Amino acid sequence: MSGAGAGAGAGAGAGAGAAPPGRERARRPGGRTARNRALVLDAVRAQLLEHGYDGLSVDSVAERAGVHRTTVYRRWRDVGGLLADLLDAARDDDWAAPDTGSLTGDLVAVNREVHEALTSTPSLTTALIAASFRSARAASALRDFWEDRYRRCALIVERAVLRGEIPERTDARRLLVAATAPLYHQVVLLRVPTSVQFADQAAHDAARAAVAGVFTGP
Amino acid sequence: MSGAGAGAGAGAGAGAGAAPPGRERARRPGGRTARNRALVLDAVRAQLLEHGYDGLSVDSVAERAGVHRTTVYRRWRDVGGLLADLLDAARDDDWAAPDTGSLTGDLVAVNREVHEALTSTPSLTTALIAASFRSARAASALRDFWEDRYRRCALIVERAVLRGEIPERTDARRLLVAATAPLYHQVVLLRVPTSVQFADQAAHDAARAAVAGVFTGP
Amino acid sequence: MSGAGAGAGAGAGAGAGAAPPGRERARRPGGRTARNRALVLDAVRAQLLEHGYDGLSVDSVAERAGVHRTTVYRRWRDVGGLLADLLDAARDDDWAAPDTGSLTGDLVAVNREVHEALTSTPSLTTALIAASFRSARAASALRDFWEDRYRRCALIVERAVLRGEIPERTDARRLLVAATAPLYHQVVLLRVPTSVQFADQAAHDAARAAVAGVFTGP
Amino acid sequence: MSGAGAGAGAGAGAGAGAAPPGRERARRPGGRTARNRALVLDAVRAQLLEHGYDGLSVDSVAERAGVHRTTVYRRWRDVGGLLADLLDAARDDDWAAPDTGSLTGDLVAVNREVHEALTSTPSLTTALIAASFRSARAASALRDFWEDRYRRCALIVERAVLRGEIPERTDARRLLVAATAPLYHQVVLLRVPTSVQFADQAAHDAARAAVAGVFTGP
DNA sequence: AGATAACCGAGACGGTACGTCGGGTCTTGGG
DNA sequence: CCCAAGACCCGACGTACCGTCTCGGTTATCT
Repeated sequence: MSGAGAGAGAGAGAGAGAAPPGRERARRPGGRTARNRALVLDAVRAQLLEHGYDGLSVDSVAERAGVHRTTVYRRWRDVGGLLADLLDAARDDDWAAPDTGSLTGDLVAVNREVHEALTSTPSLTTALIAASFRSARAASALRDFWEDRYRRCALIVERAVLRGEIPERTDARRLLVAATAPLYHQVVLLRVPTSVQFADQAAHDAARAAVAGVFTGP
Repeated sequence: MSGAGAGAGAGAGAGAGAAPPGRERARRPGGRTARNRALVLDAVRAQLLEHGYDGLSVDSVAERAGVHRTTVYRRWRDVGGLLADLLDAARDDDWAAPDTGSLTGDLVAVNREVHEALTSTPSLTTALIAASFRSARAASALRDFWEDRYRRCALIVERAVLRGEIPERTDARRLLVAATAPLYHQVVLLRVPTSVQFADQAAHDAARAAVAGVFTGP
Repeated sequence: MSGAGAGAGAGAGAGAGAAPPGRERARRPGGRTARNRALVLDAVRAQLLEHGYDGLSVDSVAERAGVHRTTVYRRWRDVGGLLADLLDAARDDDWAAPDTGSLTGDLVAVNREVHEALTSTPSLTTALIAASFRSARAASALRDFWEDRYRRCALIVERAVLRGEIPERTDARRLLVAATAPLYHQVVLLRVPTSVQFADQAAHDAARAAVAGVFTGP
Repeated sequence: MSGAGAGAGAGAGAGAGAAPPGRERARRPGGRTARNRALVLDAVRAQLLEHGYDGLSVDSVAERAGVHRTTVYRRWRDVGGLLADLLDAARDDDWAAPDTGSLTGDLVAVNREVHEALTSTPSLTTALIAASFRSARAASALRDFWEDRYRRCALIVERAVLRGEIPERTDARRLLVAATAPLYHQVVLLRVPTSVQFADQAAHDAARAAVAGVFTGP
């Protein structure tokens, strides 16, 4: 739900989630492997931000990471593997759906996050989307990432139900997609310049529809 | 709205007598030049269908069209130019929004067309979407194509207003996007297997929301 | 003189109990270490026969022998070391020069052996020759092997002198080279298809020249 | 007969034999192709001399020639192709067998040439021989080269017959091989340090055998 | 019989070279 | 004015071997 970039950027640095379990003594090898992973994933992020997907070659990543080409090929096989690993790492974060006290507030918050992720230039998220069209592995990892985000966002709907804002049988996924899809559509597919007001409007529309009981039943 | 492929796939030799892509000065529109354009665009379509966007190289198109590489480079410059020309040609068709007598019926009809265009394998439409992430020219042409389709679909909303199904001040574009975006989102971005029921549901949801007056006002 | 392959191919597990290659300190000649040596040398022979010298990589040998890469690197250092060890093992056989009762007969017998070793397909001998151009260690081992063979063949000349067939002061080495060199030349360097008749002819020519006293004096 | 290097080295420089036919105006292209060939073949020669066959990679040649890797691959396919082209060019020279007035003198002259070609360090000839074991194309070209040389040397035998030095039915090829093979054998295969006296001796032996009528008959 | 040094399996790594594909430029020559 | 042909430079691909390194686990021989 939130742009992939948000989460993906979180784990940057020395490979917080990729560190070896246990001892810190990254003498030479032993730690080298883990350090290389961090170096490479950082390089992928940086390269993606600076030059977009088309500037993302195994060679450029390897050079940027200060690691040998063949090492990258050995462990990640190709660009898709790099992206998949990046997305997998991004999934291991602690992102949580916003909790503003109202359905509309939560949806607006989510959509603003998405808007930010999609329209910031350069946008890691759009680069990853572009990548997903070229690599099956990246596509799969991106799908998993989004599924994870939608699952976490289900909380928003549950809370709204508990508060009595919307009918009990509201389909969470359908509502969330109704709120976010127009934004993605506008920015990613139609490529129309899109203001944050558009994001807010889509959130409001979805909330009102939910209140009207649109997302219940078949 | 309808998949780009529908229109684009229509006529094989569609562009035979059509105007050349960008330049106004139609110096030599007849004879070999025009024939080559048709041959090349046909080859682009065929190559896209058979091998997807990644199998679309200037070389492969040229060979398939029986034309020399340099000829393609000279007139279309790159793959993006080929796709842009293809989409421009596709926009010159006579597609019209469905007219079933009810808002829901119309939206369902549109969404089924989209569903078909997106899930047929191979899908020209998804290939074009993929292409739009690699080529600014293709992206621009695809955007123009879609804007054209949404404009034609505005009729659906106008008729529904005239019939008194939905409030007078309903925002046509917002409604149409609400109906179609979830479908694109699901298929193109989330890559979740999607049945035609999902398409129908999205159409129904949007129609109900419109009836509830969601798409009026700010 | 005889093709290197003859001796080298003799015993499968030829080196099982033999001394380790270079080092004097036979620290642990028994058990796994010795078994590994036999496995590896067998793999070298087999690989050489099946794929020639160019198919002989440390990796392929290790895999074929069921031994780890690093084990091979540790003990033999590189491909040249493997070949040198193989040739050293081959020199420890009981090959003896033929004894047919006449100089011509002996030379013909030798040349037929050489011919067989060089023209059998696949030919271990030619593979070893090829190898000798790439590895100094292999070249040295091959030279030692051949010197050993020529030394053993000197008997042929001594016997011919005793029988009074050729002058007393005949230079054994010169005669033997005169008999065999054309065969090697033809097959190995000129790469001309060569029949066994050619081998016989070279033997006869050398014998006649010896009888004529060509290989005496300076 | 003469070492391959002798001839091959002759054409060095600006590609004397490889120049385009006709006009000298190697402006840019047109002449570029021919100039590239000369540059590349020169680089092959130089690289072979400096680093031997094992230092001869397509990459190193391309870099040395100041030409792009892919250009070399396109025109010569691999290292074997480079060597074959080099040898083909070498065959187009005007080398002629020596004519000293006596069979022994001619053979000695030839053998000294061979000796020089084989023992000069670095030796282009031995590098080419080594190469011929790795590349079928190089082997074939080298064979053709040598066949050409033996054919030219047949004159030596014919003249000796005319002078009445040797029997009329002497087999030229057999005699020439008998004279030169021991030298190649000693230097190339046995790798024994070899003086020019050895070359002279082999020539004398062959001449004496020829006089004795060894190379007539079956 | 146990200690210990030699050996081995495992696997990542940096590195050279391979041969191929595609992109995009350029020039010649012919219609 | 257009086009066919084809060489070229260039970046990138993914693979094969090479030789090195460190780790942890066996195993043969010595004490």
